[in-house]
Amino acid sequence: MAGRAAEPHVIWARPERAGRGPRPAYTRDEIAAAAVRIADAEGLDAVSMRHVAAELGCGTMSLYNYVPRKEDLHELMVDAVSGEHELWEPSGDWRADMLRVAHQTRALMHRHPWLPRLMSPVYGFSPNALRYLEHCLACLDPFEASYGTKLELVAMVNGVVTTYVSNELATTERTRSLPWSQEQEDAVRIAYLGSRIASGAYPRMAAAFAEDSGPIDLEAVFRRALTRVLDGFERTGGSA
Amino acid sequence: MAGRAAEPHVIWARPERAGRGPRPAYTRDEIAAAAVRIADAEGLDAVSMRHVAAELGCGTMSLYNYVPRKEDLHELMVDAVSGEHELWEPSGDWRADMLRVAHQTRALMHRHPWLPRLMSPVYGFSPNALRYLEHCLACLDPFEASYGTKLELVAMVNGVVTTYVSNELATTERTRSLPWSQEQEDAVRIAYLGSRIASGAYPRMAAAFAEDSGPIDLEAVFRRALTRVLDGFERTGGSA
DNA sequence: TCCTAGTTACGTACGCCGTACGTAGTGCGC
DNA sequence: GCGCACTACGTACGGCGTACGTAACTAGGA
Repeated sequence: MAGRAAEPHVIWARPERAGRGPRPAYTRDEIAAAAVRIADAEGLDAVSMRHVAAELGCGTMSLYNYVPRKEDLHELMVDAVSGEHELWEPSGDWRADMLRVAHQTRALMHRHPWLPRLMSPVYGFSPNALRYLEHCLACLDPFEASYGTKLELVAMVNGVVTTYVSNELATTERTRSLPWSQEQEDAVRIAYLGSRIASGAYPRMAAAFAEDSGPIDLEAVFRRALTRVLDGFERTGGSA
Repeated sequence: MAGRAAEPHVIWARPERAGRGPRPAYTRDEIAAAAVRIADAEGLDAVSMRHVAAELGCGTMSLYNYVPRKEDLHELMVDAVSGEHELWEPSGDWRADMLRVAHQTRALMHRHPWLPRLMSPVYGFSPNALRYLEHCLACLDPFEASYGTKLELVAMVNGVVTTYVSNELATTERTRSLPWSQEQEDAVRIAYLGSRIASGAYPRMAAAFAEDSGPIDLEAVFRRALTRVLDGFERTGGSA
């Protein structure tokens, strides 16, 4: 029996091929791709060991030869889609590069709506995450600051992207596990909110809703948030 | 059978007492408190319908008279701890007030480490969330900007707090579901990271780790992040 | 005042889940 | 060519959310 579990491990430190027995039928990439396919199509909750095994065409328990725990499967998934990041030659304008990074990550998360839920610093050192991080640091070469500050900047940008995309996707993704439609859900919640606001107990909320500047442009909100964050770093500059 | 499920609803729009039958044995507050107690002590994953019912001292299915779906239980939990926010008379200095709000929320999340995982804009309109939001807007009265911008500011501050506390708690909370200790987990991951960096493939990461400015002060990192975000808003000011 | 309809309480059961364990077959390193 | 570490995978256990059915109860309308 291999490192079936029960003792600490990182999936990346496990060799894919163990030399001794019959050659494994699947690669880690194939397994990750199968899981990603399911998550994209049916949501993260549909990614069960049984389901992924079926997608691969093998018995459920065979999966455990490749992935000691379900969490490791999640780690494979995050790394797999992290590989979709396009890395370019830094332009010399770190602000522009960081904006480009952020927009790319946002697009990635829209392509894989389950990704925000799996975002964790714990997964931040997978192979593709390291490539991505190194690329961000390269983009920040022109930014005069310590590496500590640069890492804080990268963390902040990633955090803002994750937060905003989570919010953008919240109702849609939530509806997946509900027996009614998103429109119904939204309608009910907005009706309740309206009734609370009409109670007069929240005058500023009422004023905010009275402003009513038409439909919200989520991408514009996102862009403004990013701009402000980068402004905050530019002001502090290399200090701290 | 009551609105047992199957059609859209908001838990807050359901009357607690339905007039007709025997008087309910528990209040919503009692149920939320029981769930919160379990989550605090054993983690969010331990909050199952069976477990909460047992904590209350009733049969599992009786819970469904109060809470049509498990998700509604989560909503009750978030609202319950949101009630722990201390609201004060705005000081007139919106930056100071927002910092205070942020530090208080951070403390709240440290007290209830499962909270970041349940943070969702969908839950943002529960009774206590509305009180909190109204208070934030009151603190922002001296901030010259549209309510749209103010709401963006509140969202940003909340987002940053959630992100940073999530990161602070990540390894600790993760260990809860693992059969080994956090120290072992950390050691294994750091060893792997070290080996990757030693490979020379990530020169800037290597340089970043070489800086090694001693143990990280998480609270200081948090404070810096907040300061930068507020700076970003102060610069833009009322524009946009 | 009594009837009844809608409520509460809750046991049982179904179909999922992660995964421990045991067994059989396979092919590399010695 | 032998043995052993590996792969493959069926079975089974304990837990989950929750649909459904039944019995007890009580407030409203007659």
